[in-house]
Amino acid sequence: MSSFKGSYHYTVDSKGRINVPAKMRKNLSPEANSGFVITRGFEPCIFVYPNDEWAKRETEIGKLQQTKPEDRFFTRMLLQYATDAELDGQYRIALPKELMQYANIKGEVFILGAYDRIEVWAPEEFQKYLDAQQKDYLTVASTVFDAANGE
Amino acid sequence: MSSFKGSYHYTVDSKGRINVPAKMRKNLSPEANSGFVITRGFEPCIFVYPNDEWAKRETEIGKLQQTKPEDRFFTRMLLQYATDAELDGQYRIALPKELMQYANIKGEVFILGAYDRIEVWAPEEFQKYLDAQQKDYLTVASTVFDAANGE
DNA sequence: CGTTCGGTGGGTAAAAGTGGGTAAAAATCC
DNA sequence: GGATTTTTACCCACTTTTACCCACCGAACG
Repeated sequence: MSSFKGSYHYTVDSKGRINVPAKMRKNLSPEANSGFVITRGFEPCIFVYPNDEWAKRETEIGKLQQTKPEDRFFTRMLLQYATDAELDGQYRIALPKELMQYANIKGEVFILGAYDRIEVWAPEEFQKYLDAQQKDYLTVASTVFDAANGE
Repeated sequence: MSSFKGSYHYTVDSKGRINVPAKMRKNLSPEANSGFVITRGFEPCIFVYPNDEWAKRETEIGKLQQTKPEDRFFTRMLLQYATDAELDGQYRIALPKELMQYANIKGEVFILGAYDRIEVWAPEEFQKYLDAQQKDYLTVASTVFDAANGE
């Protein structure tokens, strides 16, 4: 099971490629087999799922009730923009142009490990996202860490 | 289960490495396997969790529902600053540059055993922290010990 | 008084991140 | 359908960072 963590400031080259951080590569399950599914994030960012994690998302989608409007919306958001991608010889993946546009990504990216997926943000967009939040690191961390100690 | 205690005044070398105190190494669980997760502290300091302790936090993160905006925010906050680290042949770990900056660590560190984690402070920052506390040690201690005695 | 252990320093080979040329493949256009 | 352009994939090259190794010194210990 992959569990991605950490954040990195990397560059996007002229061909729209980004390096997958070495530490994240080490967390890939062997069954993911260096294959990914890239799709649109819920926020203005790009989600990158290794194949094995994506398989779980598809299972979840299968359980949704397609008669419900919100379930149909969720399904479309995830599937409409989904594309397969593979690492090249230098451990990079190419980001689809439409998604780069959607996420407002130009020359630099903020790569974020988010448990079951890797997120790719334009640095400014991530900052905007943070600014829009009411809670800060201390609040969030306290809640979850207390739970880890059985409280 | 690891239980770290004690405090040490050590140096950070030019490559950003610190020695993990020998007494703390002896307290490591075998299942931690000399692996750590380094992350941001609540105060301006660095938290170092052995793998087995970090796993508890990660279990809590796994319970979050990634379809909920707030849970996604929690996930991002908690994982953004976390990175894996391993002891080198001399029982040292490398501190990430960003966290050193956050904790204001230059050439020397104050290493503190804090039960389930190891804390790394800039000596001046720890002093500042102490000075800023309204309650003195005796007040805190009596509160905690009284609670432990069920009063 | 030699030997081990714990802390510190640093050289060097390997890995990681970045850039770009070129040929195959795909899409587009007479 | 065939030619042209665009896109994609694969390869090679360079620079920086990291990891691994060896080495030193002082303190503790037998």
